[in-house]
Amino acid sequence: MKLLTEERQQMILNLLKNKEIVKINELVKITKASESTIRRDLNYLESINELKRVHGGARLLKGRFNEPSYSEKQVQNIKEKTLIGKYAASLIEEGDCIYIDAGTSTIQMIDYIDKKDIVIVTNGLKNIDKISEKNIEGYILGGKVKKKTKALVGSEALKNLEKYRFDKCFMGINGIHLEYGFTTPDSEEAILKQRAIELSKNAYVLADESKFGEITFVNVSDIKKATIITNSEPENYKKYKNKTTIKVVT
Amino acid sequence: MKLLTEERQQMILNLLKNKEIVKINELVKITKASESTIRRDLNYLESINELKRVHGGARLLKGRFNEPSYSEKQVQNIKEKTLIGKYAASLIEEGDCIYIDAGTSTIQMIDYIDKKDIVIVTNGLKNIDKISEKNIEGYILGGKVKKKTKALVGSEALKNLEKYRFDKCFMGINGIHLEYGFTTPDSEEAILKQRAIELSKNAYVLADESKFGEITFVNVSDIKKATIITNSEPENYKKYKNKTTIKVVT
DNA sequence: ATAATTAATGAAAGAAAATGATTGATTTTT
DNA sequence: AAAAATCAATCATTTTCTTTCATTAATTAT
Repeated sequence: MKLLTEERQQMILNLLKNKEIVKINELVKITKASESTIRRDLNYLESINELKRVHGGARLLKGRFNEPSYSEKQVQNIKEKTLIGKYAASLIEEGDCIYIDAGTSTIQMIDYIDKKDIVIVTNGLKNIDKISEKNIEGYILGGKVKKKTKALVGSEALKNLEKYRFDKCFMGINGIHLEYGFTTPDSEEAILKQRAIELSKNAYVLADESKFGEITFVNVSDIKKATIITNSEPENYKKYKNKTTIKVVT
Repeated sequence: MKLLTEERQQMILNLLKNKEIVKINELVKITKASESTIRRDLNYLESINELKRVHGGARLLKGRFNEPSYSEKQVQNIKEKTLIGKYAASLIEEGDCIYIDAGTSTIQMIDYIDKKDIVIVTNGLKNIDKISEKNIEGYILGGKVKKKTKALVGSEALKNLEKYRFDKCFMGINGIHLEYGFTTPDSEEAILKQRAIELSKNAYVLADESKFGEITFVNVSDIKKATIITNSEPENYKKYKNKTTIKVVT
């Protein structure tokens, strides 16, 4: 499908709104237009005061309402989560089929996804908003909606999950423990997480440092089943390293 | 079936309302008119300020590069929609299992639901927010998320829908016509609407007066399959009354 | 009803716009 | 200073646009 000029420019602006700054290369990949065309678009959009041209790409105009939304602001450890999210997003490759778990850690990564030809499945209603804003093909599991977290849980969602197979999944978790593995407080969520990990070729758990050593109610899986992405070396780093793959981003 | 000039132009506008931007090629395919004719239509529609011509197609007027957000769109005909929504909500009885279609008409009714012991299934992501805010047990269909309307469409959603049976369903619609029945511009949405109506003991279509006499792209069902709830007597009121149940709330 | 008139349509040709590739200049990084 | 990346400018190609004209459909007058 070929995009209309206007569509492409709209897309660039949407992307910019999410990312603050975009590189020309990214835009070329995402829009599948040539470099020349993207340059022309950026120059035009700058001329009508919709963005600021910078070497290698473009930036959002300052003073535009680009403050993070309420819900994002309320997230704790936002810096760490952003860092983790950026790295997680970089793991995604063109053509991938991805599962992104509901949660405050995982939602951060969506902003930093720069691939276009991917499919994302999620159980988080909050996630799907961001996903579709980015013009990525998004699927949501069906079933009962858990009021507090705006996530899908339970058998209905589980059944829906079964239809998919993933290249990668990115999970949030409440506790990580050498012996007790990944744990979460809600058993209905736990089953879903467990199954998503099983259905993925590669599983990643996004967890800031505060999650290490914690044990919550229900076991999701052993820590060796997923790569842990975190922001600083936890206590017993070496022991974790022996048992599983753990990536520290700084 | 050959279309009248005016019908074709109305169709273009309806399509545009849902898609934000349309390509000439698409319009040629859909309307089966020639490129020349479509061009003429677009030029005319632009001249009467109904759309903005862009290279390769046309775009909704609205703010140039500021997307009309969902909440803004919601404001159209709000008084009528509120009135209709209030009445629709009053039809719900304790213990009911309800389907509420995605859309700006149907979402209004959620505010006015005063029963608690009910279950609501919907394909609208926006709907589910309101539903869970009200502490009502909410289910959402799974599947592909349509970017523009934040609604679930397609075969996946259809399969999910099949699991349920409803006491009542409340549907939005784009066109109501004595002969062409209920119509909507998106064929993937149409199938879903169609099936939801079939799965319900009682079906209601929520439509303000502007929908009468309109024909959009895809047929959903005959008008006798659902009770129409509207805010004022349409032209040919008696003819409608002969063919179906129609409730006018004032 | 039939003929004359007007409006709507589709096809085609040349003009205009958008695009992608290339080249050499400029900027940034090493 | 050299290498790499980004840039503006240019040109050939593709796509879309405007204009024109012949044909068909609808309307009006006879």
